[in-house]
Amino acid sequence: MRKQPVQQRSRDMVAILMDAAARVIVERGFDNLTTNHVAAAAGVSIGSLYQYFPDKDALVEALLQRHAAQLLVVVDARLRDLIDADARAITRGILEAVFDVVEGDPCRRELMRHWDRLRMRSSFRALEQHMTEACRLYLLRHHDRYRIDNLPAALFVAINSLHYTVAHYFSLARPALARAEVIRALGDMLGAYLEAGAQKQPPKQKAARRRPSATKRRRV
Amino acid sequence: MRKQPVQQRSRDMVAILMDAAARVIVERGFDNLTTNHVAAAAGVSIGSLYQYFPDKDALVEALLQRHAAQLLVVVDARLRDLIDADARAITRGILEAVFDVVEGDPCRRELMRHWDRLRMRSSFRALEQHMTEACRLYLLRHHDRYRIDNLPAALFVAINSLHYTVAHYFSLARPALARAEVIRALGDMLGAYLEAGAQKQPPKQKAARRRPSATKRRRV
DNA sequence: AGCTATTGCGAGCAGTTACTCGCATTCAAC
DNA sequence: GTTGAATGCGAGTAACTGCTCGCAATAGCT
Repeated sequence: MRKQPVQQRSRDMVAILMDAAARVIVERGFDNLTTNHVAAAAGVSIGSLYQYFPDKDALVEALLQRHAAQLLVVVDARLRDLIDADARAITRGILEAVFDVVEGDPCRRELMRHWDRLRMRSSFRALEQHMTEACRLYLLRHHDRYRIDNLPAALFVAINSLHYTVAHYFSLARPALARAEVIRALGDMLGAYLEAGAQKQPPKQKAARRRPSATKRRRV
Repeated sequence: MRKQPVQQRSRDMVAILMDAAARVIVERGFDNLTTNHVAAAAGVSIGSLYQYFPDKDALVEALLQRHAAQLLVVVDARLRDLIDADARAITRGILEAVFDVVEGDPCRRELMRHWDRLRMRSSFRALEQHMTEACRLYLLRHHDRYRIDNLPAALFVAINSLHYTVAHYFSLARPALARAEVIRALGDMLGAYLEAGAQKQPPKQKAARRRPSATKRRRV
């Protein structure tokens, strides 16, 4: 923010500009987001835009921060509810929440499509870091259930698989799969992966033979 | 190709231009690949470039096609060798091959980093389609070993998880993980996922009770 | 009303981009 | 050697980009 808005009209201006930016992203795509377009969409001069945002990046960052914050709140709430559920259930629960939030706003949808280009922005980095940390805490909390031999690698693979598969799903104009199918498959995959780690190294019990995970599944 | 090269020097020109394009991609990054840079790097006029490539996209497409073809050959060979291995082994084998090919050429590495932007190009679409099809055939061939209830969803999740996790790994300047760790984790994840499908529904045994949906699962 | 800081304006700049077109050079066939 | 086609050239164009700066309008205060 280049200048602190002190009067009401300038505070309105900031809101108008950010809303216009969101509209431009929806209508013309993130690739065609230009400051001139934003100013025009806002019915405002280009000079006014630069009065409150030092450059284009700052505008994008402000938008991102807003959306990341909303996503974080929802994901965190779901995470608390499901902190003791099994991996399959918690994955599904969080994905449901993410899909709800992202599908609720076409701008978020478009931003999600460009996850790879935005992930290095500070607000998205924070979001991703937060999610990775949450995932790590979940696994450590249930270290008796899931024995991961290489936690960093498992986290890397799991988080990236989730993020990008979902991001790519949103980028599809006419997806061949229903949202529920993707969520179910991702939940199954992560569940199987983490539980398999548990199988390979059962905690001090008699060695499980073929299907020990069935008895352990606790469903919320 | 705007004009068919009939003389030797024009055939050389095409090769020089493509090599120069690869060099520009390596030195300045895919984002800064411009036709002017390519012509300059080739020590050739910009007009000559447009004599053989109708536009910038055609040049990029030509490069992509070359690299995709090389990748395809290697992956296919590895696939044939491992067609009867288990999911974990075949995943690892193919990933090893992909890493070898991509790491062998910095240009391929840079292209891989921008997988998301290139995936919609025809040559990469063909590559991805081919891999998906290979994966489908593998699962159908071993349908007695792996019972996947929703094959399209499983393929979508598996392929995207692989592609993007690997692509993202390549985009890291200083990866915190060794290549072998990522390959191992991805192999474990896919192996566990596919084998879990088999476990949940052992062929012609007494039906499992939990999860009534198990009876509905069909779909090869 | 008068005054000052805040806010708003938009033509235009400097830089980049993909791409063109008229002309010069080279090749190959005769 | 002449000729016509193939090849090569690069200054230049048009469109777009992010962004500036001098000036006008307005708000809030006395």
